[in-house]
Amino acid sequence: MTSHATDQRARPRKQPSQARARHTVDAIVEAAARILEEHGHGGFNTNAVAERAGVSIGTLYQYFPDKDALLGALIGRETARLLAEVESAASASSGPEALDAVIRAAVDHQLRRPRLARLLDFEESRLPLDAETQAVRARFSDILGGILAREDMPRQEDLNVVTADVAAILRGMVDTAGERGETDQDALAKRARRAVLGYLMMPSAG
Amino acid sequence: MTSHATDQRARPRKQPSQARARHTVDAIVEAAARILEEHGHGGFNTNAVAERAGVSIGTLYQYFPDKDALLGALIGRETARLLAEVESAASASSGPEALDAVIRAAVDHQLRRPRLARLLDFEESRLPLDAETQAVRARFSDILGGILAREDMPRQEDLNVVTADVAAILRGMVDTAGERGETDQDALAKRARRAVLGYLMMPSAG
DNA sequence: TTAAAATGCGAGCGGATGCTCAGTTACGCT
DNA sequence: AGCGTAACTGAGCATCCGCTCGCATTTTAA
Repeated sequence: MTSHATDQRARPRKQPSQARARHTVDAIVEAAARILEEHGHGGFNTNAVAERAGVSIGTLYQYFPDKDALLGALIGRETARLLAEVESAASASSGPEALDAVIRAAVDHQLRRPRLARLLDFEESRLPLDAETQAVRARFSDILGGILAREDMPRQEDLNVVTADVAAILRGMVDTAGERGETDQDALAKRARRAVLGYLMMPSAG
Repeated sequence: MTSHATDQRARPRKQPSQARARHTVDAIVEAAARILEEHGHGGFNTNAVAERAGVSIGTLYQYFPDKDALLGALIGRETARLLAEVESAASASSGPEALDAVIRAAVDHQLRRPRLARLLDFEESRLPLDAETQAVRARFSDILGGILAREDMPRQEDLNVVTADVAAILRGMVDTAGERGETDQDALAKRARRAVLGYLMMPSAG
């Protein structure tokens, strides 16, 4: 719809040296996060982000070819954080412990910055997400699927479907909790565990 | 953000006769639905809606004081439809049958227009939703809570929390399914039933 | 028939916002 | 001091979009 949607390539005119850049880039991305969670999708504009980050819009556009790239970077940052929590969760020795750790990681991640998590979740479904974020998503499924496939977990018929369902259940619960302003992580984790284990142990024949 | 957010009252200059208006209003609301689901939140603007509805923007603004009111009307229409399905579901004679009917209603509603349902769900959390829609939401909780409280259903400790959790589980599953482009209603309903019943039958002591 | 009221119209105003680019600053090197 | 360049700046351009308002057309009433 934007008339320049057919641009061949978004190309920053100059790219500052990697090392020098990191601090500025981090400041911009964090400013984007704060603007988004404080003012929502509607108040999220590049001028506001640059001002909040303490840089000029010109500088912002040196590091990000366009607004969506900035959003993509923010999504990437948050997704990577969640993945890190989940990765370490998966190293638990027993299946139930590992699953429990994953649940706590998801709850922790969502309740730390509920609004941000929810808004990014939505943006993620709108954006053509970059290869890296896509890979992280796939990795998340792999880890969860791996846990569900362990010997000490209830055997499942269609592991892919079950994995997706467990992820959906978890997402629904933590999302709603964040929306409702819940803050008790333990209580939420307990209920999420009840939901997930209940699903896993329920015979799938109607 | 709009500088006139403090207007005392959004007041259309004239209000056409109710009977005559209905057709036009319906056309506008349906056009809004189609624009939203085809072009997403970003492509949703009043000019486009008016054009799609075959009326002028002037006419659109005769029936809706502002853009959010139009969105609100669309949300109201969809919420009312879902409520109607759920109301009739609740009349089933046994608890399990009623719950099953509610699940099928939710699945049916979401898979009929998945993108629209998801986008509206999001908008609903952003908008200060009008009294009527709020009442409908409350009614939905009441119905679901009523079903869960029946004698032939597993007894629950904290009914309010359980009701909210069941709603969250359902929402998470149908939302994700819609996003993934699933179309098999029976399969999805079966999995949703497994998740909900699993949760309900799982002892809540961790 | 005719006037008044109701309804519909759409050019265009005003403000917001993504993004550009010509210029300035900071700084190392000679 | 003088020079080159990497980094940063921010006024402002182009566009989009919510919404208004004066006029045109249709309906209603007399």
